[in-house]
Amino acid sequence: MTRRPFRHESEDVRRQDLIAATLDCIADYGIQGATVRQIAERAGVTPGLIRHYFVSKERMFQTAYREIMNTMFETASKASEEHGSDAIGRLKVFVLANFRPPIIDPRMLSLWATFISQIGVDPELASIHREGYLAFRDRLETLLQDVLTEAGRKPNQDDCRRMAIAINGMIDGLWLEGCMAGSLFREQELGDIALASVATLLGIDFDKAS
Amino acid sequence: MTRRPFRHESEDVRRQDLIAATLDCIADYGIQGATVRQIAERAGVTPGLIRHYFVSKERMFQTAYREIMNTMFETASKASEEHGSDAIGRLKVFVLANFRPPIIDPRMLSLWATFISQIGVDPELASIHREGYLAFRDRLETLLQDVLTEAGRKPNQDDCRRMAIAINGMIDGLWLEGCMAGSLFREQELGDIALASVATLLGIDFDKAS
DNA sequence: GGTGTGATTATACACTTGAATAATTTTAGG
DNA sequence: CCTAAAATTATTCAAGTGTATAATCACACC
Repeated sequence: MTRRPFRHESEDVRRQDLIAATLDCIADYGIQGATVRQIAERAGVTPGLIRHYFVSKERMFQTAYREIMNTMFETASKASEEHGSDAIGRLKVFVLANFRPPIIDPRMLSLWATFISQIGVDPELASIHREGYLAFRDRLETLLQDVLTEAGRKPNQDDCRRMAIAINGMIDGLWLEGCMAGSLFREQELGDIALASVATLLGIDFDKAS
Repeated sequence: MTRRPFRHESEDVRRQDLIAATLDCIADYGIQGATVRQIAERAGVTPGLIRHYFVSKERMFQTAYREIMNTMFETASKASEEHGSDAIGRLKVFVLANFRPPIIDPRMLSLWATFISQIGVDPELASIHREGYLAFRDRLETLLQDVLTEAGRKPNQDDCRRMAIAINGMIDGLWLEGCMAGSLFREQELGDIALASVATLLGIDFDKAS
């Protein structure tokens, strides 16, 4: 009876592997299927090791949720930053990024819904969500301000907040449906609808964007 | 050792009780906590009885999800039907109903997210969701058509669909945030934002409603 | 007011769960 | 090369899981 061979890994790599395995398991088998044993197997490791890196399963899930929220925010955020100087173009790219992979993805929805569903059980997840939501909304609000300023309009503080809330809500809702039932919509249809709606809400025209 | 006393109940009542207990457990303890034993205890019944009414836990969950979707749809739908004859008023009431209890409710979000999170595990849940989503959206689309017709505009079929998708998305997204982090918003703020946005998207004025 | 039917309980089973602990292997530093 | 520390595995534990089956109680009907 020989013991399974193994390698020492740096803490960073191991933690990252374990979190990735956690997300894989949740996406594939639901939270019931994301057991310590399943996760360990997926990570190519024995169950005991998990306890060596995370004081509890609960903490590991929190870390995993933070990573998901970060991915979603950063993807859209990076897209807009890389775009260039005109505000209207940045907003356009920011909105559209939410309707393309990796953000639009049944797997993403699965993960997101799982963590949301656990908010009642683990309140820390609510706090993580709020952080991510506000980061996203603040970024959006800034983009809106820039667009309105660029258009020569004087952006009212409160109006911007309300518009950001509404647009953020619409993006979330359309994203949900796109992940869940992409086949109900034509290619790029949700992105187009989102863009057109944002244009109407702001009273702008995205065709002017570069 | 005396046996626990019990009452015979009609099938309808018992099934309803069991579904209610299922939803309670899911909302309070998450899907992991919604065990056959927990649910039975909550319903004041022994675990074995559950198998007498549902061939499996999976089937019971499907039935429970159908009920949730129905409650949400019917609540908003009934509100608009009871309102009266002017289309713009019916739309207003329909939209606002989504931002008041029982639809806005952390418990509702918990349940909804739980079932969504299980879509990957049990595809039947996806079908149930789609049914509920389309029912809601169709109702909304009809209301939009009525409003535009009432306003003397010729409602284009495709435009109505796209507006319904966008508005439905926005309602969903704002509903989500309202359930999750109601404290981030002032009383009625989300309903007001939703209403104002719908007005802008349709180019109408809700102040004209009765 | 018995009595038969089936709703309900009780018990058992085979398995899985998260966690704790002890035993070992790897790896870095002298 | 040795050695010590730390990463990783192996084993164990008590509790909980969904489901199956048999015993029994409640109630409708004659």
